Amino acid sequence: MVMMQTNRMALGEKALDLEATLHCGQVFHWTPQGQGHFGALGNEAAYVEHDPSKNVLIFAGASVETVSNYLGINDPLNDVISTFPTEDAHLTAAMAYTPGLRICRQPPWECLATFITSSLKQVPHIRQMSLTLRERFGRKRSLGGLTMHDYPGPERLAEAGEERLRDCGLGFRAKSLARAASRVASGEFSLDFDGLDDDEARAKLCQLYGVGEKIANCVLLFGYARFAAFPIDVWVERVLRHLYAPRGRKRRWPAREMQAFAAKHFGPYAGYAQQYLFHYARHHDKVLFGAR
DNA sequence: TCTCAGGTTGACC
DNA sequence: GGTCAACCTGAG
Repeated sequence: MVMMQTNRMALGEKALDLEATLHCGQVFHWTPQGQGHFGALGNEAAYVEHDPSKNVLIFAGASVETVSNYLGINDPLNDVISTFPTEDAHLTAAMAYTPGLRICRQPPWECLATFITSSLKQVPHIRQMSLTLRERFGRKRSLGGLTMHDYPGPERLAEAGEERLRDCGLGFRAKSLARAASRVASGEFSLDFDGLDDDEARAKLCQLYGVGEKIANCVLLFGYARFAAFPIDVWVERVLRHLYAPRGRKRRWPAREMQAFAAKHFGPYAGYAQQYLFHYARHHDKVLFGAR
């Protein structure tokens, strides 16, 4: 057992599914460790564990504010649910499946960079690339005898250059990451979106090479807590097409219309609905979509 | 060996 | 203003 000084936070009535929250594809660097998970919160190594019997969060390496902010502990899930369409049996089922799934607040650069590398990759690959980038270019951090590297900032990755990023297994994504890192590091591209509404912020992100609608929405949702953002990846597209498509649109439903439908149907917390549906679909693909 | 994956881009109609 | 192949890499 790893020795470290831990703190505790009583969650009261707040639901939390830590396992799902850290491993459902929002964030990619956490590793199961003992009863909990070891990773990093921003620049510091951290450990988090949930005791469901007492509904207590046990953590080390970060302040209570940092941990609860990162895990979205204070997101008002009951209010979120109350904004959802009441007659939506699919969403109701998805929420019942993982009621404590929450949306993380990742540091914006870490979130942007990670999702730039996510293009056409599966979760284990994204995780592998993230860990390699951390190990090669991040700073080593220790906690209770465990070590973790923080996510390299844009300056560090810009300095590394495309070829060395390619060596981390990024493939064609290296060019996108290198370019984004240079633009952010030079200050030419600001990650401060204060004063921009969601559409403006999304349009700005899409100016980056290698960032399209899907990645921009992931960054808005997981890095900026813009809860109306609704990333449509192949899983969510499958969900929408199979379970929500209007008559005659099952086979052909333009992305633009699909996106508009999601915003209207799921409302201001569409991003939360997306996470529940995404997670549910990945664990019930045979039932929902049949053998493929 | 071969296909395909949690996307984006640029070329072509 | 829409369709379609190409792009790196690793896993099944």
